[in-house]
Amino acid sequence: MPEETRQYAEVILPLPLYGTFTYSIPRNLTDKIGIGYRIIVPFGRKKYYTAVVVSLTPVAPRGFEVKDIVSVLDDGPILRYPQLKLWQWISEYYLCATGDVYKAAVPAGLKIESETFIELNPDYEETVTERLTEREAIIAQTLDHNGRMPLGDIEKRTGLQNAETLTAKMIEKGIVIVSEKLVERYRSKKETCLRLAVDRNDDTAMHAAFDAVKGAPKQEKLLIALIDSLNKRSRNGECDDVPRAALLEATGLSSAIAAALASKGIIEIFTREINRFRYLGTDIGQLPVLSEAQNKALDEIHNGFLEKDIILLHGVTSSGKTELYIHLIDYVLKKGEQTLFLVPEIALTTQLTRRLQKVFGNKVIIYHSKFSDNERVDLWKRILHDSRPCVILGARSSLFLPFSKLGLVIVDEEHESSYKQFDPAPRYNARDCAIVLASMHGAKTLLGSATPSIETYYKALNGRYGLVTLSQRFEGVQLPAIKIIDTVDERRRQRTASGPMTAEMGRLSREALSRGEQIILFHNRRGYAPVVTCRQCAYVPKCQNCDVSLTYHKRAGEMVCHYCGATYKLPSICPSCKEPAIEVHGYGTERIEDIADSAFPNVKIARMDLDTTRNKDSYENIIDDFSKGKSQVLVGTQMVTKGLDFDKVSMVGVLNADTLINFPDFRASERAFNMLEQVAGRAGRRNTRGLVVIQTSQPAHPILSFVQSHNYKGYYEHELNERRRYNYPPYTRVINVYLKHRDLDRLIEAAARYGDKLREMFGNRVFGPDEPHVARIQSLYIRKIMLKIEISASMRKVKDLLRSVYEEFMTDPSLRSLQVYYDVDPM
DNA sequence: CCTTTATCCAGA
DNA sequence: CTGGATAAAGGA
Repeated sequence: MPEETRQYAEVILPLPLYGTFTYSIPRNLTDKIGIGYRIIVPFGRKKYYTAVVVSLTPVAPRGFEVKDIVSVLDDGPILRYPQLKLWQWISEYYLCATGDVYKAAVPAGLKIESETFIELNPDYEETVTERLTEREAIIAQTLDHNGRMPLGDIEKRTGLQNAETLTAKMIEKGIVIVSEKLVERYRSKKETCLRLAVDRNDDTAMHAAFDAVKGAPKQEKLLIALIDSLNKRSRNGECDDVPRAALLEATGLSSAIAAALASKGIIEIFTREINRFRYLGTDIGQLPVLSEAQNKALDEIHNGFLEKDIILLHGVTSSGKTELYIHLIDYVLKKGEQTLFLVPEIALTTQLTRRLQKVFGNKVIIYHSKFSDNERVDLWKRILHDSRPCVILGARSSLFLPFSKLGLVIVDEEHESSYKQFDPAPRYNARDCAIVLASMHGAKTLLGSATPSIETYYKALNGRYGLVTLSQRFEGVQLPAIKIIDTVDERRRQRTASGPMTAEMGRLSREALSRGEQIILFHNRRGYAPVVTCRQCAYVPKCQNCDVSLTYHKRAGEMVCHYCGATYKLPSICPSCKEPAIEVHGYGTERIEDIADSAFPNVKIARMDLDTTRNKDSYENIIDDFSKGKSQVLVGTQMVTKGLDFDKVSMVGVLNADTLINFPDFRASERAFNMLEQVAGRAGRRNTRGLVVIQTSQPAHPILSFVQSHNYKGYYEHELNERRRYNYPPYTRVINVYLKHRDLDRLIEAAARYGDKLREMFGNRVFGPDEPHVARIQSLYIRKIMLKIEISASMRKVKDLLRSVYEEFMTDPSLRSLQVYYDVDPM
């Protein structure tokens, strides 16, 4: 492209704004910029952001004043084809801004933002007429002490409330001055290395060097060690220097010795940026040996990929899907291509990492949100610059990594709802995006599940996807027996108020434990007690911002809103009737843990839920301890149900299946079936037949009988019928419209109008507006409108219409401060 | 009447 | 998302 034609750059900003923005390229930067580069641009009155260039154009835009690009951050694109195309697709399909996708896709460390700094104005002098107030003086003093500091830190440092507004005043008066400074949050990791300053092959120079260290035995020792290690490296074709720390440790010498050698001009000490990305091991092992059934399935997959790009692998739990994945990954690696291996939960990466590493060594790369920002940046760079074949194991966000030669995408547990992002936009389903990503790369997609989602199975049966079934359990492991306990009946018979665990479940647990086996207790509620109430007046404390009652967390000693995370003190007297009659009811995992602790003496209980897995390695620790037998009972939320393999678990208890079954939306049965089947998959490994004990007050619920007989097909037929009858996916596509407003009356009116407008276009495909289960979150009232669009309809047209409705409403001044967003294919 | 707080709007 | 502008609600 001739230089004079690239004068303007279209960019995406990391903000929830639709469309791209145009900046002019200063002459000195024209040959330093390109598509996929990060640049710093001013946006708004003060701020600077890291934008990504999507196109270059010679055409000057009109209608606004174009600003200049401040700087170019990269000397090469940080994205690879077709990443931008994928962002575009996601923003169109899920009806969100490309800026939202950009924000989710790129690690924060690669997005520098400006921060406001303030400092004392040296020219300001206090006059008699204008004296500093007491609080202003405090701020002035702090600034005097610390020099230039971030505006946000003032409040923390001085302890004054409203420090920000106070400083704003001081800016006006000219006491302090402001500046915007770019804050790079990414810190590269540096390593100090040593190399020879003389040529190793030059004998006379080497002799001179050894002469120089004569009489200094330690220096001589280090020099020899360095030369040794360099020789070893050059044989392996590695670089011609050695990390200082490693060499010093190996020789037991101090850095002063290295410094002495350097001052004699024999070696050089220098620092180099290194990648934080850690290689996890190098020993490469054998591929697992497949059973006859697995071999057959593998052949079917290979053959299937000749015709279809997407295959569903329906394999019952413990049928050895992972071994198949490993063979496929190996095949793809040998072709010199990359594999993306998606899992729904970070917890799953722990166990899979080890299995993959045993075979692929350092070709295994892990990526998920528990990695620090710096680590994520390093990993991004590694994948960007190193296109050697590898397998990337990660949660949904790893979809956005800069793959170069993607050959295969594996989506394990494809039915999992955690593949769908719900809260901040983009509200994407990583499973569906993975399929699109793969097709953009010309790669294949393998969806794996023991309980495929209705949509996926439907597509597989209709030939859209290939279907490979693995129905034989590995090494003849039997499917677990399912025992259903009717809690109502039990309670009647026991006559005493029993806890969350029926006597029967307690007995079976003790039996298993006494045989030296482990048990898992699954309960889908975290915290200690989900209900707090006053015995006198039935008062229930609620979150101030959400329409939600609070859950008592005993360990933290507070009540928590599970929607916004706000915490409150547990009142000792009722705020309503002033009686000391506050009680907690119901059971969460914390309380189950306590109950298990007293019910099973001399047994160690572990708990895995959101609250115990806040740190990066906490998953690993809990899972590790449990699989090593350091704990015998694992209490947990749905986290414990997903694909974890423990050899000694013989029994799984589901304390309350009612909460799974009675969810008021069209996916409730599907979720319940999946979850119970998954739970069942945890019980019973190689030699013992497992037992799953399910407590419920509705033992006759149809889902339970399908679970009891492990009848996926039966469940599928049953569920598909329901979906057909009520016009739900896979027969339609669901799009939810969420409307939020601070003012309830305004919201109701706006939602009604929005509904009417949609009905004009989509007629009886529109349902609502309705009040969602939680009708207010974070001080915003919420209404929901549901659209069910026939699968045959043109999605492009539908989305265009939805966009136009959105735009019309957003520009209507009578609907100001109404928030609207779409949730496409909700889970 | 001035100060604090809420709400709206544009941004290239 | 963020800052600046503007309007509306509190306060001496």
